[in-house]
Amino acid sequence: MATDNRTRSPRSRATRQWPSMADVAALAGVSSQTVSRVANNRQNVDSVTREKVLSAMQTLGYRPNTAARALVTGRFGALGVVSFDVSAHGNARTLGAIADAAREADFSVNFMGVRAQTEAAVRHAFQHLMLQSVDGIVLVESQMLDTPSLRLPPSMPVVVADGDTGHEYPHVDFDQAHGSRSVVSHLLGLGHRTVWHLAGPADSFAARRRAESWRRTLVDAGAPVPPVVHGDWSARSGYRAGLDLARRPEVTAVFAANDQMAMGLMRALHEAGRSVPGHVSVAGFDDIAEAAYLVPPLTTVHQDFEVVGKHCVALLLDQVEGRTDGARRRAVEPVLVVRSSTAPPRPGALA
Amino acid sequence: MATDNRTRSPRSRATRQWPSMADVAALAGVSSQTVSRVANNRQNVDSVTREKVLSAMQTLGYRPNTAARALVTGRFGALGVVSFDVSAHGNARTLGAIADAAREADFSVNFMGVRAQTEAAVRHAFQHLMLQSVDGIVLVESQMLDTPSLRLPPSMPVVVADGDTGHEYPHVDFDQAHGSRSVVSHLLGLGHRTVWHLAGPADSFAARRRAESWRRTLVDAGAPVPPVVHGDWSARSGYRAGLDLARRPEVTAVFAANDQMAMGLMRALHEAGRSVPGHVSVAGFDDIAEAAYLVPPLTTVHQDFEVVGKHCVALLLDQVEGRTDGARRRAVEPVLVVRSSTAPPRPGALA
DNA sequence: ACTTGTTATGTTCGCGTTAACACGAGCGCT
DNA sequence: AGCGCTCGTGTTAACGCGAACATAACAAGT
Repeated sequence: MATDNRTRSPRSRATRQWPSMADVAALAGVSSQTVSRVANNRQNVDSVTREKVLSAMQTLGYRPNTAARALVTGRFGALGVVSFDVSAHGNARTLGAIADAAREADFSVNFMGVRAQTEAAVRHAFQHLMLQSVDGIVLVESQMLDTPSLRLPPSMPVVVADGDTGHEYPHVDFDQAHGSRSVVSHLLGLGHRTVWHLAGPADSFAARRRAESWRRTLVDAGAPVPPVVHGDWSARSGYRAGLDLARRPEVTAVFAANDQMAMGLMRALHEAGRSVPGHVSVAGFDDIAEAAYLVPPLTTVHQDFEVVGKHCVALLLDQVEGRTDGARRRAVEPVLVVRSSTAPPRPGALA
Repeated sequence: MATDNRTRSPRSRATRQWPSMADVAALAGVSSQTVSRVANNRQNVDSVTREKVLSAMQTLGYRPNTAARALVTGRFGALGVVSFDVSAHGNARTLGAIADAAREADFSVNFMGVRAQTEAAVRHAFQHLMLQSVDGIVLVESQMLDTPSLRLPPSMPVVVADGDTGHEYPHVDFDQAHGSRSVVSHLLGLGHRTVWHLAGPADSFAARRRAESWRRTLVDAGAPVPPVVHGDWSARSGYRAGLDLARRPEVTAVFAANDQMAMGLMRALHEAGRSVPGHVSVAGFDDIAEAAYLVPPLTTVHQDFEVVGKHCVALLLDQVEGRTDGARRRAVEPVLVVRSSTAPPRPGALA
């Protein structure tokens, strides 16, 4: 199928560099089926025989051939992860957590990055993965695609992390609403009349949810809802937005949808002579490792990615192994971490 | 081998949910061998026959079974990547770049994270990967292991990225020496009497090389070599070190071995009332996305990870495909990016 | 004694694919 | 004509493994 017209491989055939079950069996003086049973830790093998086989495996350095096993069992012991840019903090953490959880379950992880935010690109990644070499796929759908409904090839277990809760697949994510609400409530609780929002890009599910929850929390508290300012997650965009916000004296509290933008924002405020948190309180989201060491240390929302990874793998294996009773949605609660970038508004402030 | 004593899989046998070559062959009215030839884009197939087969594939939704293919060819179309913490900026970038390059070459990437910095942990990761399901492995050896010489299972192609150049495997890395030298020369060129160094952890190869090159550059320039201050890459450690450095009036220029530490350092200097770059010039290494938006924008060293990824895959495939003529070491040159955190020393400074 | 079960082992077969070889048709050459 | 060649295609035999079934030995009931 692929555009593969390379000449033949140099190794004409699979050169027998690995011992097979037959070799182990011969050395141990048993049948290869007994070796298979030992390799798979079946219980119905005499302990003496098992020992013989194990030592034969040792001496030969036997390792089971996953391809042969997969061929006969129809299972691969591998999970696919499809993700956008892994250099983004959240995606990297999610991938790492999934990989850890997968290894825990004795699965390996097949990673595939996607550059374009199109359904076609995602589907292409799926197909590459699906050439039947994974048992299931976690889609870290941090960004919206060009099409509203994601239709992936059927008969492949899928779990969506971070993405659209709208479609049919089981879903794992942080409770963005909860996180946003805790930030906004914190700032209102300090006495700010309202809280501005520096949102992430419109094509990000997380950004949307954070913005929605910000708005709702303000409305519920009877606070005025200022216009949303949009960034693109980068410190650069936060800086740009900050130059604007710094000119408005009525801005006393800003909730940035991630820490990087909060960083850029703080730099812009600093340049404009507006101190943080003296003139303006700033809060972020993510709790990146550096957040505690910014000037000033950033109030933000901490997220436990390990839990997300565990849930992704658990939900995926539920499908792979045919369990249908499992949960279909899991939300992980993030927690507010209050540091020094937020404070009550100055008494004499315009707000 | 693994601790696998789970009960049997629900699917008793590989349920035939995918069409096989035989199905395609039957529909197209050819032998399955001809289907194989078409699937592998061999040239010796009549164009009419090829069309018939292709359309049969289309209608049945045929996809080759990689397990069966791997079983017979002894090749998997997969590369393994063993890496430490992917939430570290450099590791994530490297992984992403390798994945991109691998896909380019029609290989998938099997990712395996390692937590402990022991050879045992790395070897364990290798074995998990090696259960013969990858054709070669890239070890992103960003940190030193407990043993000096890494002895991995033989007959597995390996490329080491970022790590010890001492062992036998082909190696890809940034030219750390060049990067460091450019930073130190830049600072000396501005008129600083010497440059202090906030190094990374002693167990990091990159940190060591950056420190060595810093020292050599100072020596070569006839500048005094101040004691090395050690951090652990984190902003926290940079902050700690900064509290110390801020107390020494003779410190007018500091080269931090990465940007995160530079951030912590700048915060400490700020708190101590030492302005950057007024009192102290600070330079980092890595050029993380936020570097341009710090207060002040950070002078640092930019690295092109895409190139590293390409080289890793190229060197690995050289081995996998039996080419022995390829290079065994590739160094990618990073480039100095001068921003506002570095400036000439104040005229009246002690230095 | 006999069934009936249980446990440890061996035998056969097929998973889907590709390599190696075989074969026949068509070609150009002596 | 006869030879040797290339080209397109089919046939066969693995690759290493585990499921299914077969077998043997021996225990515990009737």
